[in-house]
Amino acid sequence: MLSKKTKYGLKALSYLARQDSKTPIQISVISAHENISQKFLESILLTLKKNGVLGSKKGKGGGYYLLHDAKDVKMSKIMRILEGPIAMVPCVSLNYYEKCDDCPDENTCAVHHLLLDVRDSVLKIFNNRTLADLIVS
Amino acid sequence: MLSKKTKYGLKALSYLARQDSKTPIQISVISAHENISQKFLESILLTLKKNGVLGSKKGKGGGYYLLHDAKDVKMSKIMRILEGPIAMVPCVSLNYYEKCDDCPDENTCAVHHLLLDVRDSVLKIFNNRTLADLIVS
DNA sequence: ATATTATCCTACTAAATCTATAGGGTTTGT
DNA sequence: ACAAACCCTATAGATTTAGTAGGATAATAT
Repeated sequence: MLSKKTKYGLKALSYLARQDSKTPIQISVISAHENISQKFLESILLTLKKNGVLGSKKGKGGGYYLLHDAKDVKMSKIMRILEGPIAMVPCVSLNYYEKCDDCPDENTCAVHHLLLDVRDSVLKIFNNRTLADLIVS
Repeated sequence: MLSKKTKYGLKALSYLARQDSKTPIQISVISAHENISQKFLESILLTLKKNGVLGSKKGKGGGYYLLHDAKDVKMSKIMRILEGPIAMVPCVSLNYYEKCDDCPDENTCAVHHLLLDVRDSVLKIFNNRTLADLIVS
């Protein structure tokens, strides 16, 4: 299941992507428009900023804005920041690989092969979508 | 992330699928071979039985066995039993549909469309695989 | 019949994760 | 100086996960 954190993050990003200008949008505005707890959203936008997706401006007239063009931001990057690894098990993860402690051999592991295909398939979708695709008229 | 429950369930099923005969295999045997806590595995096999995947026999010489041919059991069924909905959000779930309370309109929801594609893609894989495919030489 | 074997079932607990909330600190614009 | 708005850390409540405990039930062998 998708966490609320990710869901809220995606909604906030799509809201920002819908604004044509790059002027900062305040947290309170986004949270009001998208029905998200302001404080929770605050922490989400902060991690998106720390990961180079958003820029921010403090003080009056401040807020958050997309650092890059929406069409240049792959969904795979966003999903990894918000939701973590795309793979369903660490042993098929590209970016967060880890060996399973209960599995003597990956090559003969029943789970490994199946989930490798799932990861490829999901990653293909996330790599071919950008923030711009989140916008639905 | 895949739960341990699902992972253990898959491993146990693949172990059962590897046995050519339909004679019952005891929990203790499976748990020993696949490195799974016996009590935990017990509850997992029980739910697989309740959902029509496994049969069981009590008393001496008892145990669990596949009710159907491994090649006739779709992974989608197994995954739904063990892991729950395949969709990442209830609003794109075929079997467990639910409307999002924070979303006024699914058609214009940024998250909805993206995750619909993900569900289709994952489901395609799980529908085209069976327990027999879990066996890797 | 009785003892043994092995599944069946319920309830409980510990740990981890998720979903926030609280409460300041820091920077910016007027 | 003051207010607006982001920045940062800590914490708490709820939920889920992972596993344990202990007995009830059913089948088999003797």
